[in-house]
Amino acid sequence: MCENIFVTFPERPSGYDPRAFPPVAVTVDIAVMTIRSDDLQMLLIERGEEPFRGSWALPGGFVRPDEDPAGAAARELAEETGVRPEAAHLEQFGCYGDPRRDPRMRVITIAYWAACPELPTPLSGGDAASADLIPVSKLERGGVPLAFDHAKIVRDAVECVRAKLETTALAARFCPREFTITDLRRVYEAVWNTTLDAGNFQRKIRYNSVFQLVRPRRSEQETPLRGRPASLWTVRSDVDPTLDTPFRRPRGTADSPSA
Amino acid sequence: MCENIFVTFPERPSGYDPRAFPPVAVTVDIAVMTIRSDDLQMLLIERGEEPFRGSWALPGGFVRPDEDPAGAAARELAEETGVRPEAAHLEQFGCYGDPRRDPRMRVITIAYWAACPELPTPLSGGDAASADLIPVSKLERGGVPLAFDHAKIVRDAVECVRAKLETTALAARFCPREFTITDLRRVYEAVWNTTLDAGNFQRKIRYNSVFQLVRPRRSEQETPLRGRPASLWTVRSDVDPTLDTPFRRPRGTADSPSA
DNA sequence: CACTTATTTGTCTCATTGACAATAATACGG
DNA sequence: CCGTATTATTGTCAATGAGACAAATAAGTG
Repeated sequence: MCENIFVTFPERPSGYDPRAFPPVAVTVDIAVMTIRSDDLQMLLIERGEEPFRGSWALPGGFVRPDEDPAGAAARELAEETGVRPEAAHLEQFGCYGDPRRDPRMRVITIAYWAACPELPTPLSGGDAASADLIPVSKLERGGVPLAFDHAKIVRDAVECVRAKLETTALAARFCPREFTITDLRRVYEAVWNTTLDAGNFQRKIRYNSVFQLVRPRRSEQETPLRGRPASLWTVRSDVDPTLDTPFRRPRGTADSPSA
Repeated sequence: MCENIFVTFPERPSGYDPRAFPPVAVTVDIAVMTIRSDDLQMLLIERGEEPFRGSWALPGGFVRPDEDPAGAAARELAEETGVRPEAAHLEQFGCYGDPRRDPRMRVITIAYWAACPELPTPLSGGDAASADLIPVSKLERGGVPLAFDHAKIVRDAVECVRAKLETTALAARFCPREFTITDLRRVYEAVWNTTLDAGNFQRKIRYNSVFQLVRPRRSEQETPLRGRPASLWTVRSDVDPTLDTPFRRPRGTADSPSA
């Protein structure tokens, strides 16, 4: 933000000339993920027009002139899924700006991922484009043509969620407000595409994790189809609502010298 | 990227009209960090002009019309520090786009952090702005006025590096090609502002970590000032050069059913 | 009441960690 | 050459957490 301005653009600070800036569109794209039939799935939209007609793309849209990107993402999420912003975890994870990523013009897109517990089943009605939930495993197999650079964005989003699950209580954001330990385990199993020992998982989550689960006051136990009914839990109300708790690092500070 | 276009902008795909897009500047800002006197320090530039004259800001600059953001970051890093792009680890960690973050006009900035082993001591000469390395501890204490929203960007960058040290071999990117285990430990101690037991650290790094250290062929041992000389190590040449190795997650796949 | 299913608790072993002690390798000053 | 200071490296031991696996619990069903 210094002398290089001279190189690229002749104008200077308070005299910025809008026309000196080549046209750029700024958009947000959102990788909305949810668990469906024990599978991590992502909301995608089939494009009805060129370019990439027939390919699938992440939902998204323009950042309005008076809007900040997070606000735009929340608005788009609501518009495209009906999910209220506070009902989902929405987090920025990257920015994609290759000059040729959109053949029409320069588009910088800010990418978000969202964890939605209860996503209304895609309403492919309405407009030309049809939305659908696609299993991430299928996307990873490359079985779905993706528009623009969305294949990479999808990969990055999934990796981001997988990593976050490891260190934060994020998994709870894929569950309704009250959930069972088994619900939680299924989230991990779906996102990591693995199986976890139910017993060990229970112990770890309850006594040895970033989760601080408490039994809710009075809960509507759903009668289970079979087997011993599981007890319900919630995250403690005074816990960071984003569940984006920081890492644990070695204790002790440099201020207390060891010598 | 669908019907919302109608709401905000009247133009459509291949007929995009540049003038329909409100002027936006796209920049990169880089949080260049290095270890100096056992302290994590960040390169900042004192602004010589309004707005925020006298405040400190991250080095950065415009993304050129034909450039992708990563390229712009690498170019800026080289221009402002003289560090060749392959000599540093450069990684995007966020995007900041509040409509009022720059009073002059709308500026979207893509933020990178860089780990530099051997940063040429800031060349505050040359132009009006003077560059300097500031200890991160001092920045965290709030002792330095920062321009724009750079206080938040700095916080996020530092948090990002701290987290990455925990799960990747990134610490090695703060060291020269050949380094001692003690060098590596000092990186952790500086970044996390803590002290670590030298013995335990050695064991963990050598036998139980993401680091795959090997002794270099023939090495110029620097004669230590005091004490037993430490042996030199390098990261194995076939290891991911970014040292951005993925997380370890539970083994076993859902494909091998447990039932 | 047996039988089935799923949750929850227990047991055992092993790997990793952290605290702390002991040893090794060097420089330096007599 | 020898002791001392200093730093690197290796060892020891106890505590903790993870994973494999078994047992007990709490339902529903015929």
